[in-house]
Amino acid sequence: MWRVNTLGFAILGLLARRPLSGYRVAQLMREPIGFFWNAGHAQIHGTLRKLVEAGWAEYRTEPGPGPHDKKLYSATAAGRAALAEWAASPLPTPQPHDELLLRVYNGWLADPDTMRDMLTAEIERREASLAHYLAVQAEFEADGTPTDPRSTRFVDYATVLNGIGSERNVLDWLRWLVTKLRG
Amino acid sequence: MWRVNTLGFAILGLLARRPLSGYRVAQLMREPIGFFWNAGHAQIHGTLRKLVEAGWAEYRTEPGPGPHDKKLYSATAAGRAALAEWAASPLPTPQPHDELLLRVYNGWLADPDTMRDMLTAEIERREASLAHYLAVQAEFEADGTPTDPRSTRFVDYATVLNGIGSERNVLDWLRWLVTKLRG
DNA sequence: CCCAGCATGTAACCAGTTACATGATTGG
DNA sequence: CCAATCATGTAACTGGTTACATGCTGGG
Repeated sequence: MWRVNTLGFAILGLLARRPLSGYRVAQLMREPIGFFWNAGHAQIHGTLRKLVEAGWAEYRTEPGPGPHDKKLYSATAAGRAALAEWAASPLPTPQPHDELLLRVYNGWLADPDTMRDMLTAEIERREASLAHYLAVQAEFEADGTPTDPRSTRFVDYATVLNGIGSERNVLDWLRWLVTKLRG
Repeated sequence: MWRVNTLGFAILGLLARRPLSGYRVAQLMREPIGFFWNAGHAQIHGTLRKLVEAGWAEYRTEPGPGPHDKKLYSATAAGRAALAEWAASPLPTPQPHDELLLRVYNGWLADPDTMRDMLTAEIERREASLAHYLAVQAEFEADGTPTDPRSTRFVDYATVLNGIGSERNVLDWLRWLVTKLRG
């Protein structure tokens, strides 16, 4: 039988909240959880099929639109139990792939002006992303700061706070770097 | 001809500093640059072969030990030029894969005590990593804080500062999360 | 004598990306 | 009428991991 991988759990985590079509899963993989996990629709459809085979998800068919039937997936009780266990199990040692740091590591060879332009563009990208997270945080807090760690509201809020912290942190570092590049 | 991928540039970045065997490249992919890029030896040997085919690296053969000759790789002038250009070129939008955040996102389903244990273990791992970065930083600053952005010392120092900042940032967040889980 | 470190390579597999293929509905 | 959105799927490929395979040297 198939060994469920991290993407399987990422998808199952969405299905555990509400039933979704594969198309909607792909959308959510861009917008809310895409900030920390990410996949294309081709990979998602295959993984959904495997989740059903494993008995962790099920679907009911609805007609159209288009040449294929729409499939509304949801997590089974077994799927939820497996997800709950996985969420709290020990983390494997991460295998980082940070292209920004790799660029900086090799930046001693590059033209400082071009390098500074690249970093400035990155600062702008991340400022926009920070502004977005701050808006989401404000929305949460307007409805009362979440406190119950067993609610989806709380974990959503926690991931937003993480985003705010890490964007602020890289922004500080990038701004420091840019000043060093200006001689 | 082969389109050089990010791993190719990661390896080339090591070869641009000093000639290395494939084995040594694999070692460095664990210890210093493994903190932001990472690959196994099987992938490295194949990529080295492709870099040579592309004219961006070359090697001279030295005997043994073992059944194969040792190959000492170094970056060619063309390789260095390509690397310098790549380092300052615009970054593609990153596709994050952060398993810690995925665990937290699904943590509302899990037992808070088990969840807290997992996060505590993560705090310990990252405290050790932070202590290591701080020791490296102290060593750098003992020899005089690097300032020239066109030196390898400066870029090495910059990546260490990034490590310190991001570890401190997640540690703050993890400690906040753990207190919320203690209700 | 055994183990750790040095050293390179292949094969099979799993994960992820890109391109191709199809087609209804809704709003401008 | 056209474009965007909803909707699912396959095929070919590239990237990355795990397991297998070999064998020397030096230290305990």
